[in-house]
Amino acid sequence: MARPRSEDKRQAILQAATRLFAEEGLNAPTARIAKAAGVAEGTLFTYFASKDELMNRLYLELKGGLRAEMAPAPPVQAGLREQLRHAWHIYVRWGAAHPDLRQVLAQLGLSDRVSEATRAEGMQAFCDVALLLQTAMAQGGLRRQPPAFAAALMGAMAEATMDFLAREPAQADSTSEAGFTAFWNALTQG
Amino acid sequence: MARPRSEDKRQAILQAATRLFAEEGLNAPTARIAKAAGVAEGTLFTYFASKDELMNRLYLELKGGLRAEMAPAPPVQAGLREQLRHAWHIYVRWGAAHPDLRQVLAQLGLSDRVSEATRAEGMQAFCDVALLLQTAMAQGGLRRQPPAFAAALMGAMAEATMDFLAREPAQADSTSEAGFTAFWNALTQG
Amino acid sequence: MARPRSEDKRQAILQAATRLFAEEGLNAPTARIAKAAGVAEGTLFTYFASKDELMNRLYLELKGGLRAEMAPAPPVQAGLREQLRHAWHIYVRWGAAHPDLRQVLAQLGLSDRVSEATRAEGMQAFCDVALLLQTAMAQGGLRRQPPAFAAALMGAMAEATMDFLAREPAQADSTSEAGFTAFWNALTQG
Amino acid sequence: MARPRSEDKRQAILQAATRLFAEEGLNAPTARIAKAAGVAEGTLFTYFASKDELMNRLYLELKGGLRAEMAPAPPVQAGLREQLRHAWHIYVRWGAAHPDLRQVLAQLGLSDRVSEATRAEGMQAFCDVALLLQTAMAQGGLRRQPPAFAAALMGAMAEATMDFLAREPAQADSTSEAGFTAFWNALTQG
DNA sequence: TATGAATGAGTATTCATTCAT
DNA sequence: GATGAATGAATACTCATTCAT
Repeated sequence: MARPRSEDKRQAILQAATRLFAEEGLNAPTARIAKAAGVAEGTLFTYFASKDELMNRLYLELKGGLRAEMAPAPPVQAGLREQLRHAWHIYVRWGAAHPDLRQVLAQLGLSDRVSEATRAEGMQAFCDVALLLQTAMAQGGLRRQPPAFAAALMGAMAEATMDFLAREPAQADSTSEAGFTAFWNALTQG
Repeated sequence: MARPRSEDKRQAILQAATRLFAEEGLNAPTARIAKAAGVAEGTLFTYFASKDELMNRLYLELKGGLRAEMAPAPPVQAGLREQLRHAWHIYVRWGAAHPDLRQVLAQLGLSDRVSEATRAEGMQAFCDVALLLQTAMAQGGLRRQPPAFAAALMGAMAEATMDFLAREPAQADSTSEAGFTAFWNALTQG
Repeated sequence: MARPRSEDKRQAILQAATRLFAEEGLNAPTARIAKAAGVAEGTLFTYFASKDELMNRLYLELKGGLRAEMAPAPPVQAGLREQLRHAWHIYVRWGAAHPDLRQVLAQLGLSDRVSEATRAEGMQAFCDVALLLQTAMAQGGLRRQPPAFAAALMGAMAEATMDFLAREPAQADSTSEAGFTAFWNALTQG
Repeated sequence: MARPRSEDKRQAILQAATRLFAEEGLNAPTARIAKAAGVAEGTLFTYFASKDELMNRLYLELKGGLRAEMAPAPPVQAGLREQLRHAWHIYVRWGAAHPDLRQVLAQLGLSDRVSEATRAEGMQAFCDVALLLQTAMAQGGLRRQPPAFAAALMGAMAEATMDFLAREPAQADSTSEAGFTAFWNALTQG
């Protein structure tokens, strides 16, 4: 029954793509990605029909990885603030721990080669966080804005925070905390 | 090469670059930029030594344009909040009015073809705003963070706000105001 | 490799090749041919050692199919003209009825991937017609030309006739007849 | 004013294409064509926007060359048969003298990469011959067929004749004459 | 200075064929 | 025998930059 398609190789290609996209940008040639993954040029295209598909899959893979980190949510009784704080710190720590993944995810997010559908699918994984945000913003100055606004602010502020973490890793925890406080205030203050 | 003759042509190239970068991304070919500017392919390179230089110059040009909009600052006696509010609204309105410029500026800001030096130079123009921010954050939860953190937050939050303005232009003013309130709270609340 | 197992599969591959060559030209990939035949990519190569061999076999298969149509020859006493007329109409009708086979046969006939040997073998099947031609041309203006010349003329004129049949199928019979008359005149007139 | 586009290079590319198409078929790579023409790979594309355009232009160029040979038509008073005979011999001799051009023209004529428009344009050059054919067929067995039928027959029969010329060049004149007689009989006999 | 033809390295993708399963 | 994953050479076309005019 012929060799089955190897999940190992698929992962190797995705990892190689991540590394090369981080190092050289999204223009990194598929030939080099394949080589870095230890497969032949043509093999890449048995796993991903085109470079675009590779990019879309990688986007989902990275989003999924981040999502997985968030899996062990805090006890529900922890209160709204605590739950959001938990999500924030995981997000920020993930970005600090994996600057390459973060960078590639950001690049992919901006590229028009990642489809609307892929973005939507990537978003879905975070609907529980979206729900928390919606509740939290209900009383503050943002109460008249669409829920997605809060999500956008959270993303933007967390990214800005990570940029600073990167520069001074020593004070990672306090910076992340400061960022969250700012975000919480933005979200909930009148 | 001495200063090129015609400032008009230089501007035409920069404008054509802006349009094409907006329409096709930073990969837009220099040949098409030149054509759109009404000059010959080779002429572009008498005004800008390379595509990279064109991109760096364009970055500064766009930042400068935004800066110019902010020029007529409000009376100093207006108070800190009012002055920042003024800057915020101008920034957000500029982005809403010129989505193409905003998009190109964002793309350039992320490209590694725009040098650190260029970025720094672009930042300088906004040192007065930076000063306001520094004062405003001195009392809030961000007081221990570097001043650039506040600037980064402002940029990130304003961009997120503009994204929403773009979707529902009817409520531009209230959305912008909500964004500013969120930002001010982030900046100044304990 | 001994004789491959399944004659069914061999035929399926030949038919799939015919269809795909007709639809996409001789560049149709073997992978797609295999898929259309309902076998695996590699299986194709257990039935035909290479794409070239597939093409050569298909050429003979198609020629053979045409030959088979001509099998029930008219009674010998029918006279020379009538016998040739019979062959002509069968040929032309076959082309009209199977435009895809005709097209593929023509493409293969022009391709240098079909060997001289294959062509010769394909020709042999029509030696009885060749004999008729030889007799018919013995008295006309072509009497000094090699017999193959008459065969070439017949093929060329019949093909041209079929092209016209294709455009106006309503008058198929009269067009075919006109073509034959022209051919007969070419062959036998002084 | 920069170097002007060089007609020499254009011709060199067309000739190189002719040679390589004759030697290797229409799949001959553009890179090799360029090299054979003595220009850089990319240069080919400043003269022809794509391989398809190169093929279409070459088709017209070859048709035009053949047409040019026919230019010095015989005196009109020569009579119908003589005029057609003149055209026939020029055509056949051209094919015999330039087997490569003939082969390439035939390949291009069959390729679907040569557009309908190009074919039509190529046909136009021969409208005077078409007129002769129309007159000649008016009385014979083909009188009810469309004029293009006669043209198709002429083309097909001339091509078949050239194939035989190629094999026995010694009797070129008599073979060509025999071919014409056959054609004339096909066209005009009842 | 302005022009645009010339260059050739660089890129995504295809495909006949092989071979491990 | 049958399968289909693996291979890597091959291909049309692009583009920043140079330089002859």
